[in-house]
Amino acid sequence: MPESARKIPIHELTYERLRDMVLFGELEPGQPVTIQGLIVDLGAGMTPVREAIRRLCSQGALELQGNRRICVPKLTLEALDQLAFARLKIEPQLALMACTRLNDTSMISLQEIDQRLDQAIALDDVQGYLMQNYQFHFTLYRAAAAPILLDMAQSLWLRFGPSLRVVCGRYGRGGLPDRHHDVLRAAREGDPAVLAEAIGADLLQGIDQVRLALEEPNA
Amino acid sequence: MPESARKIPIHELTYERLRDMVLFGELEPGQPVTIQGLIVDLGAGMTPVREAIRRLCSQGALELQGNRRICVPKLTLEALDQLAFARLKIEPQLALMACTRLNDTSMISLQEIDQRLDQAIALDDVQGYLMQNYQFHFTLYRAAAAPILLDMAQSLWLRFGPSLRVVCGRYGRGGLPDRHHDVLRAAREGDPAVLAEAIGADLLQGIDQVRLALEEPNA
DNA sequence: TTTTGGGTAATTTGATCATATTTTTATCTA
DNA sequence: TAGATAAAAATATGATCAAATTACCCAAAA
Repeated sequence: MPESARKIPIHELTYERLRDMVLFGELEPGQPVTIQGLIVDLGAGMTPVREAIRRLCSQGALELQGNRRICVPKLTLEALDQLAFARLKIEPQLALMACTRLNDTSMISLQEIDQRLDQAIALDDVQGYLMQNYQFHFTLYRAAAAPILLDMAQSLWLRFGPSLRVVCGRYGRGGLPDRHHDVLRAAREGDPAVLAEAIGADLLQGIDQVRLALEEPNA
Repeated sequence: MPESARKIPIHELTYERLRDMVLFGELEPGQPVTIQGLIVDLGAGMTPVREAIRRLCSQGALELQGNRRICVPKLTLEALDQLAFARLKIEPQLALMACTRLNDTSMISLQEIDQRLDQAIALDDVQGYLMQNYQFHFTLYRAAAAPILLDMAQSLWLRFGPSLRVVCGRYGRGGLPDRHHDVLRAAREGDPAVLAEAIGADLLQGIDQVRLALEEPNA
């Protein structure tokens, strides 16, 4: 067994696994999440599962409903407005800070992720699209070396993720302009303000899609 | 025993207790926090303590140091810059949204809190000042009915709290203009933009105080 | 003799699990 | 429909194991 594997505690692995399930749409909004169920599904003990759930609750990825039941929160229009406001303030700033710190390695990473993202779109692979889209944004954001803002962005994505999945699954994403190419171009040219603006435009596109879905009569 | 008391689980009480210890400066930046110690100090079992710690870690109130030790994070200048940016975006917005929703009851609450705050200042009661200052801001923010932005503000205060305590203890807060009266006036007049501006000015004052302390050679 | 360095033992602390208790939900009868 | 009962799930404790830190001792060098 490799050294690195034994170092990571089970509660951490459980957290990461459960977080990804929320982030990439394995759990639908409104879906109940039980401790016992996760113990069986993830093959973990009770303590690690409970700790993972507590962490995700305090990040807004899961929700405690008074009677000690837990579920994936459903996005309301009010919640979406708050998310939109916060994301449009925090994430362009992360992009701005990242811009001057991007080196060749991270630029190549971004381009590779963007290619895989295009592939996922071509194959109608919704989960792949969500994963690569996440990687694209957070590979950029991590370059900003701003852990507090990064944490905030992470929490915002955890609240947004499940709904994005539902929307993508329902409408696909045909016909929408590809904002990531604008982002990549601005990153190559090293213009922080333009890059921040491009990220803002990309976010707005996703937010508007979700808003459209929420405003529909059938939910 | 009243019905309401028995309903709240121990892990929740433990979380609130520990959160307040961070928020109101009972724990200093850099101070180690041990599970065993909290079990003794708070008289709780292991599971509730562990869960409370996990929640606070994911809010940035506590920090895991590689070797599975936990401590109250020390604020760096870089972290302060990120906190300043985020607070100045989120909290004035909460004030703005709260402005039109303030009713007589919450206005009276705010004025009472402000009085207790002045008392605490007069008595050089640092902990009292911190508690009333927190209540003042969050009584206002809660009126915004924006739980996501409120969560974000809560996390930002948890990261900021311990350092504010150190600063207040060291320098007091003599001679600084009282921004809360501006806030109250704007709230009474019901002008959202002015209220948001006043909150921003208040935040900036606290942030600048902490920055001054951090920039000093002796730490 | 005092000090420093290395290494081992003892202690402390964290991680995980098994289990008991309490609460909530579901079911079944009257 | 209401109340009682059974089942399921969450809460909380304590025990056990593993890892890390601290304390301590002895030898070697100044």
